Amino acid sequence: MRSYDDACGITRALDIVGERWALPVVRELVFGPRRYSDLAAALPGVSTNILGDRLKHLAGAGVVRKRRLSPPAAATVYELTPWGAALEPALIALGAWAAHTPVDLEQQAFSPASFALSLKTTFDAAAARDADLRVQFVMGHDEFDARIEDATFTIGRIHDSAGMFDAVHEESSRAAGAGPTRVHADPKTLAAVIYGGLDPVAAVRAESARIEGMPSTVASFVQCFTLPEPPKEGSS
Amino acid sequence: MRSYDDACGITRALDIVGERWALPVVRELVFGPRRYSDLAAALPGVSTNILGDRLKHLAGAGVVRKRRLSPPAAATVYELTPWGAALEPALIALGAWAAHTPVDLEQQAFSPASFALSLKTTFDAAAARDADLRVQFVMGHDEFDARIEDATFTIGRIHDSAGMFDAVHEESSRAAGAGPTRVHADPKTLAAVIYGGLDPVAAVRAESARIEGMPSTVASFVQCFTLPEPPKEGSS
DNA sequence: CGGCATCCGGGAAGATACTG
DNA sequence: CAGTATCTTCCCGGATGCCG
Repeated sequence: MRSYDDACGITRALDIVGERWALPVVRELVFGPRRYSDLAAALPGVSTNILGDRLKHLAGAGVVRKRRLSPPAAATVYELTPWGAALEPALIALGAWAAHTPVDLEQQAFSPASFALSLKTTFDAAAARDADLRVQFVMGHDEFDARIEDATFTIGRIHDSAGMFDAVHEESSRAAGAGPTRVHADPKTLAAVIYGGLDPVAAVRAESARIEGMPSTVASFVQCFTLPEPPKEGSS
Repeated sequence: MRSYDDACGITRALDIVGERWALPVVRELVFGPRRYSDLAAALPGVSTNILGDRLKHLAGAGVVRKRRLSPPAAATVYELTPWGAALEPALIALGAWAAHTPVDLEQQAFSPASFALSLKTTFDAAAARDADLRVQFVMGHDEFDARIEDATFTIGRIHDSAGMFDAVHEESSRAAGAGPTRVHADPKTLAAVIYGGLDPVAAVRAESARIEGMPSTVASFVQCFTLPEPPKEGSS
């Protein structure tokens, strides 16, 4: 294993998570355990051997942990250890730094976890000062619950294993007008709505999104996220 | 140039600074411009072609800028652009994350910039609540000025080009008892003092350090920096 | 089908030597 | 001092195959 052999904290961090695909894998695990095939699907560029290598190395370093779920759902999942989860501020900082670099949503990948993390990096507490909102995002099989409250933002994955009861429960709640507003769309469409100024109602008309609940809630939600200013090229 | 082809901010950041040695180079530039040979000396593990490649790529990406100094000091230096300087929070976050990983000061490199950055990541505002201190660190030709004031910490490189006047000025000030306390030692010794509990006075006796000014100031300074707790291996 | 291990080509990283 | 050129090594990436 190649090391920087440097006592600096940054290089020691890079010795562990500096290999190619290591941090993208961590990104996919930030919101909870994922199966091998989930990771492969969310990271279409990584080949299977590299994914296996990274998971093995990260597990050996104590960043990631492999866990076998109990019998009913006999799957093996990977999850962050507490120390691995502590990488989130570094991920946020890196994401915020690159916020203004060019994006090609047509050709590039964009996973649900990437979208959820991007909300964390672009949340504008000032713009959300008086907001009290709850929106759920449904991206294929990935569901996230986002809340804006007291000028703070939280988002988490909705646990869908054995979720039949929940689904029925939520469905009936919404029918009664009590459930959260839910937006069904793929991550790229959601990014276009939040960051590209795409009108959510227009996205619904184009059938690239579906909204259960109040579109006005979605519109208010969008206002709470702003991309940072690109740096002007003055002197250092 | 190899890309993750992912619209996520993290992967876009890694497309730019994810290559090997890119972030260590940025680390060395955080406190101001450095010459090619300065970088090579501070990063003993990097070979000259890689260093050249990285500087070229980082310059092309707008992270780093190459500048030729005016005639008297006819040197070419590399410096961070404003956008490159904005990487500092990410560096701090990474360094903080790796703070508890094992270190071998005997065999590993440790540059003056690494030491200065480590102070930024381990500053304990609570411990420094009532402190008002100024200490200068002299590590070979690298000099840093550190201040603790109003529970905030600042550190910067002391510009030594054409610094003869300053040197004389500061020397006479200290003779009058007005100059800041200065600690002469190499970065590893300073790390042992700050993080390893090495008594500064003992270091002076062992002739691995020299203190101009008040040793008690150094002792107070040390108290303002603490390593974070290692994470306990509980559940995620 | 999920979870890898294996094989191999291309390309980045590393060491060294050399030049303006 | 500030790099470039060359060569070697090893990691990455893609395809394929194995195995529960």
